[in-house]
Amino acid sequence: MARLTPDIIVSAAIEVMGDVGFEQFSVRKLGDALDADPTAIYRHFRSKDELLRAMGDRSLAGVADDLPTSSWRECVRELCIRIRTANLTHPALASLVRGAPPRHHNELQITETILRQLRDAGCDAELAAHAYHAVIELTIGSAAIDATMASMPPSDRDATYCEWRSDYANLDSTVFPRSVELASSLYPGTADRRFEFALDRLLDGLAAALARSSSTPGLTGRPTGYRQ
Amino acid sequence: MARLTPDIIVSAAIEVMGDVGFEQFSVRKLGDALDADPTAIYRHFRSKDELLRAMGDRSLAGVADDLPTSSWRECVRELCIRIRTANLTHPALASLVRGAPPRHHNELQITETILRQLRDAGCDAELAAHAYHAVIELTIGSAAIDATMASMPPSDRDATYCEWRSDYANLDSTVFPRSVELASSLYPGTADRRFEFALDRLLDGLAAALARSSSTPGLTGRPTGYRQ
DNA sequence: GATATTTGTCAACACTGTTGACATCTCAGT
DNA sequence: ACTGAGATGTCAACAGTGTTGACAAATATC
Repeated sequence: MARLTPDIIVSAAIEVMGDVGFEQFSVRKLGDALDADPTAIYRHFRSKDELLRAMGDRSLAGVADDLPTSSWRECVRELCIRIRTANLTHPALASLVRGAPPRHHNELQITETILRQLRDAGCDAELAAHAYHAVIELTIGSAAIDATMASMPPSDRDATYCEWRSDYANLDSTVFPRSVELASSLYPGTADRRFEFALDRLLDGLAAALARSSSTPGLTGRPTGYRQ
Repeated sequence: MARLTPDIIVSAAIEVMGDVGFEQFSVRKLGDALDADPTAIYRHFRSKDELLRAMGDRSLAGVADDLPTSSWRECVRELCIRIRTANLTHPALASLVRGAPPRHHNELQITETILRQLRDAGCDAELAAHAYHAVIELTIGSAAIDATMASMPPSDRDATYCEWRSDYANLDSTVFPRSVELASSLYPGTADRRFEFALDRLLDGLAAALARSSSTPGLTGRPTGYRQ
């Protein structure tokens, strides 16, 4: 009779998920890995979904530690990149792309960090909330999209990208001229770099909005004096 | 013996999916709706995955028609909003958030449209490709995140948002001061508006990058002369 | 040490996607 | 119009899934 705890289960679950992949991950396989009856897991988690959420939060451990303090941009940027990395190393989190808000500790820590940075930078409540949602949606969404690719070995991945490019190149160039023309430029660099580009442009836009709102309060948002 | 075609199957599948939701959608239920044996579907689609992709593409029909011609920004913006709407009305597409590139007709049309707009606006190949990936990742990702919420009736949805806000408000304010402070501002307006804000800020950033690259070619990207 | 609660085990239910064998239908070639 | 061939619908079955309820063993509480 093996003694189980949520922590032990989550650790084993993450390992199993790493071995067999998200699609093949099942409660029964987890039971085997734990040398316990699969249904014992239901004494610690109400459902597989709840377990997945816990796995997701676990993989975010430490993601908000020791962030750069130079500027809100650098801090938020680094945090988003770390969230993405965590998501991609542990594809469990891909399943976190289900409309639920952060409830677990690490998730809450992320929210708190971003909101604090934005507020301290001078965002009013409305802009801070909007900006928070914006960076999170891009980060989580991008990670979800890239998760399947990230879970394959680098060689396969490059081969797949290559294949996709040649698919585009072989399209009918009278119907899809730009796609054909730009085929070799698509899926440029690594997925990480593409994400960083998108994130940087979004942060550019947010910084501009912040600058606008603090110079002409009331136009883009409410005044920045926010002492309560 | 009912006569099936891919079109008929996809139509019925979208209806069934609308009724029972993504999670509960199954080949057997689709068979019932078609008054045919469930396995007959496998004569027209290699797998359930392939069917889901086809459903996704179907729901994107017409999404690239009659777009505004005033500017590349307006065009791309409107297109992204339509993609999102299509995604949310037919949550089938939420499943499209699997690392595969566009292959179906409507998907290709979207890629072509965005690339054309960016190229015509003066983006070089590299910037166009990056910008394309950026807006698509935000759009698809955001839709995937909001899909579950969008699939519930508006009253439930508002109730859920309200509940989330009060969850934040009830956090320990010594540990999560900003989250508590901003609780009432979180999940502001509709999810659509939040997306539009994020998209607009990203487009701001992309427009700035484009302006930079055309004034000082070679810094952000290659020169803009791209006749072949 | 007896009692109550938690936790692991087992069998089972109601599903799922998918396959192979068989039957039936549609249609081209004569 | 007949025939053979290929496409398509049907059926039974496989291997797997998440989850539940009844029972037993372990642990904690008094």
